[in-house]
Amino acid sequence: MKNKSAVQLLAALAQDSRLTIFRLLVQQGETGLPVSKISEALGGMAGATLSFHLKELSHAGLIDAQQQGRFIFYKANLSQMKMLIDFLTDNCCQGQPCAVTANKFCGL
Amino acid sequence: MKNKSAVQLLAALAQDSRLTIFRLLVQQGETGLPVSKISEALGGMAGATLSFHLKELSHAGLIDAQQQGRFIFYKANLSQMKMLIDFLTDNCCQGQPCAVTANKFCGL
DNA sequence: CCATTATTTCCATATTTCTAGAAATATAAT
DNA sequence: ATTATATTTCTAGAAATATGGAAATAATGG
Repeated sequence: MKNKSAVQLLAALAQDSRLTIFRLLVQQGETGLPVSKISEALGGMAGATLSFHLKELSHAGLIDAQQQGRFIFYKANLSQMKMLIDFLTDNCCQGQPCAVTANKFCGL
Repeated sequence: MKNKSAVQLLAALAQDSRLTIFRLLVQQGETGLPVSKISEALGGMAGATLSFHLKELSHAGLIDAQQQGRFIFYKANLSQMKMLIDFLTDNCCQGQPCAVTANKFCGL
């Protein structure tokens, strides 16, 4: 992953509503949720605003859309998230075990 | 970790120079680097700009400063990064193993 | 104390992002 | 076909962020 791509992913997540949406979908698993359900979970924000945020997430590749009847289901793209995490923790502490996180952290 | 805090961390990282700085420091380990060295690594950006970005990262708690003689050393705060990652992957796929990432991903 | 080096704050400008109303598009039900 | 539901695009104003020059602050050495 390149720095520029990672910035795009981070920017997509660095907004209150979008982060909430993304985590909701991460927890939701493969099926995902239709826009209307996401809207509910977000306290009924204006449709235009929600659509804008979904587009941002989707354009960054963090979520995927799938038409299903009259609804569009969105689900999290976990491999993108994994790539981002790997990028952030890449060669952490030059590979030495980190003081802070013992075994779990380095070499995620 | 709360949504708002996570957004602050993500926003701090969602910028080209800052992401580069942070990853540099993650790789650098406990000692960290003085501003002058970071400046070099960033291709000699304007001091004011670098200082601005360091302040953003530092204010978000992603890096820590320590005076050392005439220099100020900055180092990455790994526990903050870990909390962010945990927050993102929290209850991923309702705890079921993810199709995409086999064993490594869920329950980081 | 004065000069030098290291880093930050102040400021103005340029750019990007967020929000939601109104209109447009797509799918399905009758 | 017509109507209702679901979602997106267009638009523009308000708010937040990025950049760098110039001046200010902090620490050290002579």
